[in-house]
Amino acid sequence: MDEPVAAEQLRSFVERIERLEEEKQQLADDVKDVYAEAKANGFDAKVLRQLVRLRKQEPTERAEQEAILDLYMEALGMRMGDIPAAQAA
Amino acid sequence: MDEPVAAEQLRSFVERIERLEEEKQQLADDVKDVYAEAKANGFDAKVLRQLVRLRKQEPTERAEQEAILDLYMEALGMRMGDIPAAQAA
Amino acid sequence: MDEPVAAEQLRSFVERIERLEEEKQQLADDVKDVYAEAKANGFDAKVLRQLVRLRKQEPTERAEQEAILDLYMEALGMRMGDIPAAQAA
Amino acid sequence: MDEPVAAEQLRSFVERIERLEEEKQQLADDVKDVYAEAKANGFDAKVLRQLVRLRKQEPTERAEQEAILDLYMEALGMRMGDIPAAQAA
DNA sequence: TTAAGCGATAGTTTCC
DNA sequence: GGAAACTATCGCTTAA
Repeated sequence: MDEPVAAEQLRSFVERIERLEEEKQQLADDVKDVYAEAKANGFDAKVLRQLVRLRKQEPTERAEQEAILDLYMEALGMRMGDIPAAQAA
Repeated sequence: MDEPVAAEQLRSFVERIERLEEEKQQLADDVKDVYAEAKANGFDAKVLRQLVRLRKQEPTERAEQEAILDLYMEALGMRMGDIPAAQAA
Repeated sequence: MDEPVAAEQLRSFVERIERLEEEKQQLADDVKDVYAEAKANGFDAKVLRQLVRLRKQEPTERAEQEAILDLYMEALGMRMGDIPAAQAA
Repeated sequence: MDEPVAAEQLRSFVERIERLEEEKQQLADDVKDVYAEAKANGFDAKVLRQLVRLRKQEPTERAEQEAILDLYMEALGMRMGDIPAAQAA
């Protein structure tokens, strides 16, 4: 009979999750506030969002897309050889 | 010298995928339209989605999850009448 | 001549947003960790999510949707015992 | 007493949705098959997905990002004036 | 074969 | 009321 322990564990997990999500929601609200404040200062919130998105994409996806671009060129036969990349060896 | 063939293959694969995804998108739009139409006829779209989801789920699987959920709720002492269908009466 | 100020403002807004979103992401990761830990302790993560969702939902709202769902299911003749909790017995 | 009509409507909506989602699933499976076939022909499925994604982004998002880039430059004061964009004037 | 990470999709909520 | 953005859930892919 170890269900009581499990119940305590469960309660703990649930409460931790709820606490974290509460904080997360708080942060989300804060973000919203900043956008509102920016808007009140004459900035276009939508464009701001796009800007933030773009800056976020840069480190990660940019390099990735760069790599793809090369593949892309290969794909269209605009580069030397070995497209199938894994053929027999 | 078989790269040209590979490039052709690649192009073919890409086009097939794009065609299929286009059709898929079309269908997704159609689904959206049906929900909109249902809503216009007085149905609750949200519940409708739930209904479709339920019908999709294996009765077995569903019952199983329901059972686990009950266990968890009991463990947390949440059995007061929050689940309408379980109210004795 | 107030563009420099505006640019400074913009930079400030962007940085505040990015900082907040960073923290938000951190919290999201934490939540994920808790679910993983719960799973490692034998809990069903999917049901756990459902539980958290339920607790978050207003009992009123939930009961309401349940009621509508029942109506729809009746309308479709789906009342055979798929909903475990409603089985008279 | 108009519930019978509603029930018929409901059934119709549900069936239409289910039918459409079935077809959608079929298409999704087809896409999967194409990727599998491509992979069997020596192509890297992951890269292929990226390629498709990229091609999809191009018409839509590319133009969008182009526009943002201009904004970006303005934001950093690398352009002439009027950053706040909506200043009465 | 199963777990974990990732990508895609779907659903909710927000703003217009 | 409709459109857009964000979040969360889900399923696939891959690696152990």
